[in-house]
Amino acid sequence: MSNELIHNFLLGFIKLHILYHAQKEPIFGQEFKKELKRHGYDISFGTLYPIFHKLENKGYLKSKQENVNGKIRKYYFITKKGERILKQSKNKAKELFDELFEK
Amino acid sequence: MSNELIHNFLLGFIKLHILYHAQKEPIFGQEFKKELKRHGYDISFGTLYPIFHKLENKGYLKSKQENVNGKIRKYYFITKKGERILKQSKNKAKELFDELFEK
DNA sequence: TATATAATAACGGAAGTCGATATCGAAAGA
DNA sequence: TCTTTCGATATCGACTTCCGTTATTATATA
Repeated sequence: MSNELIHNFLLGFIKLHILYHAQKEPIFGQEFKKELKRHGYDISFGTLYPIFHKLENKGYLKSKQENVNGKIRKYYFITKKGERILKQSKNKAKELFDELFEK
Repeated sequence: MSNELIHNFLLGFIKLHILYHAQKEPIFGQEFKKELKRHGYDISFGTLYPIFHKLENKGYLKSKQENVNGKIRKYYFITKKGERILKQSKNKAKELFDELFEK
């Protein structure tokens, strides 16, 4: 669906996107993947889960298992450290990105 | 210098960034790398040159060798096809990106 | 206990990344 | 005209990332 440049962009951008969503509300794999797909972006579980794990290892996310309708879900929440790095990264990324639109 | 999230972002973003600059004026490897570094972003030649080649193979860039002060430089120019993909990609990327700032 | 389901986790080949090194082509000097 | 130098591009091997696919886990229901 998307072109290769956009897919590349998404892959680099995905960690910020995940932290952003985890800041708004707890997220979990299946739903997050679906949400991306609704917007036309497809990313595999083989890519997505290792990214969750890495963000958790770095201390940017924290997870909590929950039983939802008899199914186990692993919800991810953002941490204070995650909020800091997100804020800092957003601004740096914005500098680069805005150049494209010559703001 | 930059954190890992930003470096990831840059790697996904770099192709758009290259096309954007090549649209404004001809670019070449050494100078482009230096320009990034001035802004605090570091990327190796082993990454950069293959990206130029790939963008040229796809027909988004065209190159022309020039002798500048007795040294050979390979200048890259954007093509019509490159302009099209850049325009299209910019807008898609903007959708994703703006969400971070809730515009 | 068997089956279905929704979710996470792991595997392995392909592609990307990087630091380091090699190569290239023109000019300058002997 | 050989060789050195310099700015630049190209390539290499080790490592890491990406992703389609398959495996695993846990629970509900029959």
